[in-house]
Amino acid sequence: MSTKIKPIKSVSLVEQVEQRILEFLKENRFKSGDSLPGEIELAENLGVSRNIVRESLSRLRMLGVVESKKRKGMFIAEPDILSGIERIMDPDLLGEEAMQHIFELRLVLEVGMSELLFIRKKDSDVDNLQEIVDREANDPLCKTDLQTRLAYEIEFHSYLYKMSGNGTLNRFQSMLLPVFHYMMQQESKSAAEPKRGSISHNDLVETLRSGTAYEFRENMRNHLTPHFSKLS
Amino acid sequence: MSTKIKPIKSVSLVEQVEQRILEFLKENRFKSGDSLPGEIELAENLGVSRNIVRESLSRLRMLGVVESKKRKGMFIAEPDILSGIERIMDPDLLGEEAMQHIFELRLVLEVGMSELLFIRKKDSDVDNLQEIVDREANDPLCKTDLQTRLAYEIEFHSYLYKMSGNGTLNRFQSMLLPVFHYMMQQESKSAAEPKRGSISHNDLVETLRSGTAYEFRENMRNHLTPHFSKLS
DNA sequence: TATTTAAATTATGTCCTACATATAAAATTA
DNA sequence: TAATTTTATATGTAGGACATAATTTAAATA
Repeated sequence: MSTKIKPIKSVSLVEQVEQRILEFLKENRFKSGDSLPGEIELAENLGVSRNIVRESLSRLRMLGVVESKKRKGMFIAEPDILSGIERIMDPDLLGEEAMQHIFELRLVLEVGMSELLFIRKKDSDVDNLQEIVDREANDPLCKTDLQTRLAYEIEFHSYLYKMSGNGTLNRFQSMLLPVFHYMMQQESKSAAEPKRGSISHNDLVETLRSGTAYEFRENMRNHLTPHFSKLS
Repeated sequence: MSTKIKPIKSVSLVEQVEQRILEFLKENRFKSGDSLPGEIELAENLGVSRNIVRESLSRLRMLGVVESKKRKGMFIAEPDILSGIERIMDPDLLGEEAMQHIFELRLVLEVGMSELLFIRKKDSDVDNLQEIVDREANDPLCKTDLQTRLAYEIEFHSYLYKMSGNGTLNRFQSMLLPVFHYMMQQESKSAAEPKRGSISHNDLVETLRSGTAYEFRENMRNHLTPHFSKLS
């Protein structure tokens, strides 16, 4: 018997319409603030029901491509590349592989970020980092409580992203946080004694203050060694 | 006169339902493959119309959180954190600031990626890279045609991501590509003569073959110098 | 006339009902 | 038992109706 006939298209109408609208926006060079045709007009022109158009627009709205006001209609808004990720970045939803990838991504980002930090760091930033480190050093709980230690770890590294001066990068990290947190807790469970790299947070601050981007990069790599050594 | 009364919430029903469903999935520890309640049942339980539920599910479907088969109903699918980004990663849709951020992200990734490369590189990978470089060196068009040069540039760097062994990272880069391409063309226009770092692709391959992750990192940083020097 | 108030307009937001379609499962037939 | 047809069911699509909010226009009032 011959092989199954090819299914022409099993793409839902909603997806098709979504693509067509996106194409329409690109082709016509729609700019932020421009207003779109109304839902009924779109539906008529596309030859589909208003329901389909609405579902498509709903997706585009979620991605931040369009916004809608009650009587004004819909208009273009600069899309937010992260708004989609935001909703699903959750250890309870992601699979093991995805989480592993994301964890690795963190390591890549923090080592690679050095250059941006040295281009954009301000003295006040370094001072604030120092404050975090001091607070960590003087907190007695830090020796006994894993959660406390994790909290400082995250606070410190989060601040680095903020210093990068790249808002997208910063937001990215803040939504990757739950995954980091989860993975680090897993690590802590498997290895009873939390391994630490030979480079401390304090060392990193010092490098940031009076070192070079090159030194900071290597120190950060060193600081993250325990995580890297888990990879295969 | 007193200040305006606070608006309780102007979040659309669709968004609320989307959140509630996501919460529902998390709370009940839904796992990949589990089947969801039907649309009508969800609508009844949530006290909203089926339309609203459908719009919400449509968004979740786009994010890869759920999939739907005709008679089977809907079931959980491991969410794809990148599927949202994919659709809107387009220079024609993004703003200047977002593109700048994404371009910086590329620099960060490629410098930070070194460690992964050395953990996962195979000899065949290095050979393939070498082949790309050789092809580039022997292509006469490379001296005259900007597009050709760009194509090789992208082919080379794209392969590095593939070598990282991190599928998420690799896909990420492939969808960031249009932005890279756009930005690099902009750079080429502004600076008539395309600046190049002192480290060539060939040097990078050599480092990859017989050097260390540390050396590769610094060489990559050097290779990207012309891009970094544009930052502020 | 100028200002305030009210009504009509208009697009999105929500709800409802009906039917199409695909397909897993049950019933039927060979 | 195995192949086939039927049936049941959940998603997919359509179209109409009304709600809601915000803008414009018209009316009313000072």
